Amino acid sequence: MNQALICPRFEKAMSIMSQRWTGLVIYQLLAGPKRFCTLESSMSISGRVLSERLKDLEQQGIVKREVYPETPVRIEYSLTDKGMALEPVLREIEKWSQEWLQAE
Amino acid sequence: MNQALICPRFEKAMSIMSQRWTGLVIYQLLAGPKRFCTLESSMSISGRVLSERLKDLEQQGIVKREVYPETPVRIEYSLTDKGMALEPVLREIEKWSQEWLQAE
DNA sequence: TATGTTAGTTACTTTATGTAAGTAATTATA
DNA sequence: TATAATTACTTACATAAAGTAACTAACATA
Repeated sequence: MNQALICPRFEKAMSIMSQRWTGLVIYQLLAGPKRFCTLESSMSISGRVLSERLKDLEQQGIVKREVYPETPVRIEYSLTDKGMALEPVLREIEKWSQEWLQAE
Repeated sequence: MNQALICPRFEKAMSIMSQRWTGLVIYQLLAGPKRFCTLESSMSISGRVLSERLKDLEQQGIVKREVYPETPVRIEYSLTDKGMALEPVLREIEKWSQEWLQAE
């Protein structure tokens, strides 16, 4: 019954990018490392889901988590090379949004 | 508390593209018009959600719905110019998936 | 009359996300 | 010394989104 089979790697990529918030988190990290509370307050994501997303992205090798034992502790999230490689995707979404969506 | 404000148009685009299945539906339509049952069987989306997505995408001017009163009725979904303009986004996701994801 | 096809819809269940409060470690303040 | 503050979470519970399976409408064919 399945005619046009979709490449499983592409399907995987789509399942990552089509999770709520994932794209915006990566987009924020393109600008440089960010801490949990900075990410949390720069978009309307809940702490519960942000924590979940960061763990997922870390496990997929897209995000790196680094602990600086200062006081209070500082934990920084940044993109790995694999994560950085998503920049063109985000830039194309940005372009499309500028060309095809109205400002409200 | 909000430091790096995100452009509302970009946020809108992300909210469209980060809905489950939306990207894959658009990807399938890049290859040409498709009927409901073809879309349904080419990925594991449920009919309930496919119907919902197609309505949303039509309302956003990304997808066009055309009825051919044959027997049985044929209804074709295709991309508008706005939808076609998402091709570079999908192509970049495709590229990234080929370079960074393992085939299972 | 019964069966098949396409394009859905409906009712119900499961999963994902949002909300708000709580925790642990440490420092600052009254 | 007790209280409050900060960061980075986690937990319990409520609501929203998605999956499942059965059903409908319109028409055609066996």
